[in-house]
Amino acid sequence: MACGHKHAEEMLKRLDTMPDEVLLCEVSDLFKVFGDTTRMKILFALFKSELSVNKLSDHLGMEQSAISHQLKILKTNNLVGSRREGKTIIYFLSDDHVHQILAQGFEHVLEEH
Amino acid sequence: MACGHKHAEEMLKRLDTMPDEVLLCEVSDLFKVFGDTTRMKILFALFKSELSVNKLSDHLGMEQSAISHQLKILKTNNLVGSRREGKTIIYFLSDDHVHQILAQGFEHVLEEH
DNA sequence: ATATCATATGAACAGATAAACATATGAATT
DNA sequence: AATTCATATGTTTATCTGTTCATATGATAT
Repeated sequence: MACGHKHAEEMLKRLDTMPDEVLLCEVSDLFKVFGDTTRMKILFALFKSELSVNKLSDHLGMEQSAISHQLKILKTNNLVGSRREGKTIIYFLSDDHVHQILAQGFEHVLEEH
Repeated sequence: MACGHKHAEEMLKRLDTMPDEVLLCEVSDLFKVFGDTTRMKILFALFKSELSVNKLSDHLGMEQSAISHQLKILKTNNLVGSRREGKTIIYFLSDDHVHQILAQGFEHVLEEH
């Protein structure tokens, strides 16, 4: 199967009832996480390479606290992972879905000139 | 090209600078639109078939005004289109991106059990 | 032309959310 | 064991967002 989204797409097309309220909330909650400029900047920064909190903070010119708060949200939603390296914590994009979702949003916006 | 997102995905992979601030905002604004339960319900309802405002309102058990407000946001962001039919206005999903973005989000959530 | 019906819009309110500031945590190094 | 340094967390505040209520619009049908 060439495309990662094919499975869910087929599934959606066969839906004849509104999906479960809980599932709907989970999906919209996921998109909500992408719907903030700071988090989007973090994701784009991590797109290129994994980074520590401090480097993210420097890179985006924002308070370390603000970055940490947003990283927590990203991590809770499994969009980033982290590991310790010496005294610092390194964050990275967690899986291929993030790439695909970002790419899709990117493309939609670009097509509107 | 089999997959609609390939182009943007390749593009993302080649990025060596943070995208334009404006573009970042546009992308996160797009996801913000998906990040609300009511709008998600509307999109899922329209996924199956186009509907008038009243039918959407009945279907979701919400005030007509609330639905109209959200439809405006969806339309502004080119996620739905509309046409007049007699006295009513019919709304429908506007393009294939919506399907793909929804499918991607759906799939991400499903994979987390 | 007027009345009617569906939809859109404006304003007000309540709840959610992100940033800043201050402070706590906790692993690593000494 | 104590200290240090990076990161995390709690709290407050300002802003944003969605809903409701009331009303406006505007095309259709009489």
